[in-house]
Amino acid sequence: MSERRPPTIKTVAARAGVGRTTVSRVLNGSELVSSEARTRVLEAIKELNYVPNSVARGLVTNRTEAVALVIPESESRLGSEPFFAALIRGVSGVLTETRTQLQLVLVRDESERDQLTSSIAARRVDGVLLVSVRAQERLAAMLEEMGLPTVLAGRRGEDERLSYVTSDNLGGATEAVAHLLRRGRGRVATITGSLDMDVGHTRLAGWRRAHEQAGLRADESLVEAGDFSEQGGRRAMRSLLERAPGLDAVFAASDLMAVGALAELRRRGRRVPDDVAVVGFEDSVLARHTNPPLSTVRQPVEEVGRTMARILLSEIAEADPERQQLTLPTELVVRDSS
Amino acid sequence: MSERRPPTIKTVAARAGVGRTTVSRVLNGSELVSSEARTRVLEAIKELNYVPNSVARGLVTNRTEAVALVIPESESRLGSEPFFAALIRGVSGVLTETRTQLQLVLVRDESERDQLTSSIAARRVDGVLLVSVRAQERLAAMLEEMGLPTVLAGRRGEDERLSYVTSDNLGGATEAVAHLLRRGRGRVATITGSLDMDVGHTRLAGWRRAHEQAGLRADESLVEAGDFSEQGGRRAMRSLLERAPGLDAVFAASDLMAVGALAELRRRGRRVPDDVAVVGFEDSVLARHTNPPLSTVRQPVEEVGRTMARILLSEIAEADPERQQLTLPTELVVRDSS
DNA sequence: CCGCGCGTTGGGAACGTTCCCACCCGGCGA
DNA sequence: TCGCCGGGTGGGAACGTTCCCAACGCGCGG
Repeated sequence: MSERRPPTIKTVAARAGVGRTTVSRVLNGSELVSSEARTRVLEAIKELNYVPNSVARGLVTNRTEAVALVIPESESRLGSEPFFAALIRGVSGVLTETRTQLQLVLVRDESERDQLTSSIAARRVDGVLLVSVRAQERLAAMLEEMGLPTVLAGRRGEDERLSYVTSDNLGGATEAVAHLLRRGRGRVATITGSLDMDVGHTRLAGWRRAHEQAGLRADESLVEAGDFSEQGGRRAMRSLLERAPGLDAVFAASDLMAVGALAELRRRGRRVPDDVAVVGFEDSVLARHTNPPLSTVRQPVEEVGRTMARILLSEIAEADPERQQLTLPTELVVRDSS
Repeated sequence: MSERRPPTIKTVAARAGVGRTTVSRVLNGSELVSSEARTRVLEAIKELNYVPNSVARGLVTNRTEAVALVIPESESRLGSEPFFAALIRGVSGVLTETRTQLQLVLVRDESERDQLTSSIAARRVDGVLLVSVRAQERLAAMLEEMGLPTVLAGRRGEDERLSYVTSDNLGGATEAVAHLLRRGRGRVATITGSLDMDVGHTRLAGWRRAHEQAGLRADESLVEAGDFSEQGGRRAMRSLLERAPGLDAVFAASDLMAVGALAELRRRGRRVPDDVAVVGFEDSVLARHTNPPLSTVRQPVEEVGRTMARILLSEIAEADPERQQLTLPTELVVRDSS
């Protein structure tokens, strides 16, 4: 049994007694082929177990039928994995419907980012999904310049020009803080995310806006910068407690930071929610399993992924697509920590 | 500014005043080119910002420089996401070193599996990584038959013929149960994983072996089948408590099931670890955040991913590779639940 | 009865690369 | 001086597909 080469379109054509072109037409669903020829071709395809070589096809169509999902690994390492898992699930679901491949790219550092650049230039993908971009993301700028279809999860800033999908960070944060204020908490602190990311910024803006809407003056000394990590949450909680021992609630811009905050509060003997109420953001699996279970803002992560994929596909399909920028609603989930 | 086509090897050749072949030789690091020609070519490449079209290259080399990582979504939905995240991280790390692309494939059901089949037949990838295979996994059988390089995470059974990497499920489970027995627990129950998967089977075997090694007879009525899910763990715990109210320890074949078991124990007013000790398997993020923190068996998941990738790459590179089957060591992590 | 048009068909060229092979040229040994 | 050898080079073919265009046959109207 020697190494058999897989059948090509020529083999099929010969078998069906037609020309290459006719087979190609059948494959691509053209109308211009007699039903007789069509059935003969389909038979031959089945008999030979023929599958068109997508690489060869890609060469002439200049399409790869693949998109890249780029995730900075620094983020995924921070343990917000459930976020990425849900996002991937959403993206993947939509892509498989259209038989588009998903190329997953974890970038660890600058050198890998450059490599990605050349991989994109090598026409390996038809479009790019970019996650958790910082304000000055070189890659996004480059994609924009190249004119390669691109959709961001989140935006670089308020004046974003690329297409993006984000959850309602402003609304969600506002609701969370308003909820704390409504429950009679008078000194609501906040632990922010990285402030060089729009999410970080916007959730902080929500904290401010909730105060404003309640007719209160937000006390800026109750703001402590975090970095979305558990460790960062713990550290931030510590300095908040030192600086403002009288605080009676904390809004953390991520569940993970809330977990860190909970740990620190417990260490200091503050009871949650009796002494200090805590609300997170994301509704990751973690939130259900903390002690006490964490109140948090649920993001429609999977839906964000689905939407991103749909937008990207349409940008790839259309000649001159217009940018789409969507904000999906969040939902406050009240558990026992507030 | 009209739509500019990217430069091809011909453009570069013309610019450098050499033939296509010489450029190709420089690109592929051939020795047979004068240093003078080489520098001229490299200059031209830089000036034109040329990147070889990988699709065209793939057509003639019959290589795509990409591998697929196939994950059954039913599993990932079960919340063992951290597992997949770590695995992906490991795989990705090794792949980027060799500039190999990672194609992520989430299969939800049989139809998507068939689609995957044809995508593989369409020569889109050079090899496949397959995660959490059931005993009779059609896909694995198909890959084996096609002769496409394949590496499994875990094995289908003890007589696996494909290459695989797995963590030491037998050793880890044995150690966990031995630890419980050593602490004087006399009636150690176990909640198994899905028994149509080798992991499920083998961890149960570890439970038996620990008893054996301690010179005890394992009481088979203390075995309850689970399915790796939290819900399954809860249900299993319930029937165990009804059937054997005197049990004083539980070894769950996954952290998630352990979490379910903890919830059920709490509901019934059993104290952990005072009344009943609990040990899980996996050391996911969850384990650190349960109440009380969960003792568990740590798997070197990221290392499993790295190893899988390395084996796959070598199988792709070599003409007639021999199968590699590796078992990586686990480690018992004792926290407060035991 | 001829020509036109339309539905159908298939061959040639092109996509951008690699590989095979033939060629060129200079040096060196006979 | 001639032939041979070997390093360096480049053109042609091939990879498997799609698209363009020419051609075919048939029916129908003039």
